[in-house]
Amino acid sequence: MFRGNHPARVDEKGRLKVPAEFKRLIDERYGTEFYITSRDGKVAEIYPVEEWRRIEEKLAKLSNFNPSKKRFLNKVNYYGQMVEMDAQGRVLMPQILRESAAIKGDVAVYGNLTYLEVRSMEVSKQLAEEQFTAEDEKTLDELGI
Amino acid sequence: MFRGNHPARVDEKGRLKVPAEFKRLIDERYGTEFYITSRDGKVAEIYPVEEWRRIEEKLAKLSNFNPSKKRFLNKVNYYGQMVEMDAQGRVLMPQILRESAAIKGDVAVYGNLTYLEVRSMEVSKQLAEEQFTAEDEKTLDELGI
DNA sequence: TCCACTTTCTACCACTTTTGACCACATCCT
DNA sequence: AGGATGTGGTCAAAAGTGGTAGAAAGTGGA
Repeated sequence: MFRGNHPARVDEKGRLKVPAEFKRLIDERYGTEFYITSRDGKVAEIYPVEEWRRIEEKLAKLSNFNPSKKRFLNKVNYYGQMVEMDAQGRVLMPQILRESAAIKGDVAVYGNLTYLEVRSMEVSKQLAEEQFTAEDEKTLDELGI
Repeated sequence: MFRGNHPARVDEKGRLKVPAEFKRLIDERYGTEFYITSRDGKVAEIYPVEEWRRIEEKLAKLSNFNPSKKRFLNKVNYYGQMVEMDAQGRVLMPQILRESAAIKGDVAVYGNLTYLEVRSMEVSKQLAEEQFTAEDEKTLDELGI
């Protein structure tokens, strides 16, 4: 399971070095193929193909006429691309995502259990600074967290 | 169960020596892997992975679109990092937390039953000086504490 | 339609920097 | 005095970076 936040850099060529902490798990559990996409254009998501397939299987349960499925695919296919990780542990971030999510230079790579997220430093910090509402505290309290 | 408050030091390299009192329990009950994070950026929390997983399981009950869950994960993932304890009982505190929670030099390590907390001396003192509210007294009273 | 040329990609090599595992010593406490 | 605890420092291995050469893709002209 991927956890936590590790800094990384995207070089001139748009290659993201996957932090060693995450690379270790990838080497032992997954291959070198990834599907990189986004559901909002602000944050890039990197899925080991195996994990993305699970999502596809769930989607397959919905009709092709289902408007929610259509809209989801419209977004995800817009940003999405298959990529190969090289021997040094780098993946080429899709051009379109580098622009829309401002993925360049220093970035934060988040472990979201089954997949990775890439956020620009600004977005990362900004989202972390949002304060909990009374509602949030109630919800989390009820769960016993 | 971890209890009480033991002083410790964080060295130049950012390594925290886990007080022997807590180390003993860790050796007999847990492994060497920890998830270090924070829910407010002011106080570091050190969870044996096993304990952190319990929290993840509770969170799994909420939808991924739940705003409270999102805010919680944005914070917790922002500060979080997996770490290994070395043979001398030291863990490397995540850079981002050392800065935001002023974790360096002398610190206080609190045992919070299932996990440890690390506070700068100032924060430690400050939080202990806060007065109980009427609301607090009511809650505790109802529990019979 | 096919070939020649140009441009872009990508796989991989070689080097630099950082990390963390481990050794050895210092200090405390009984 | 001797075990347990805490501290500092080292150095080899791991992580990270930049660059290049050969392959593939793209382009245009005959």
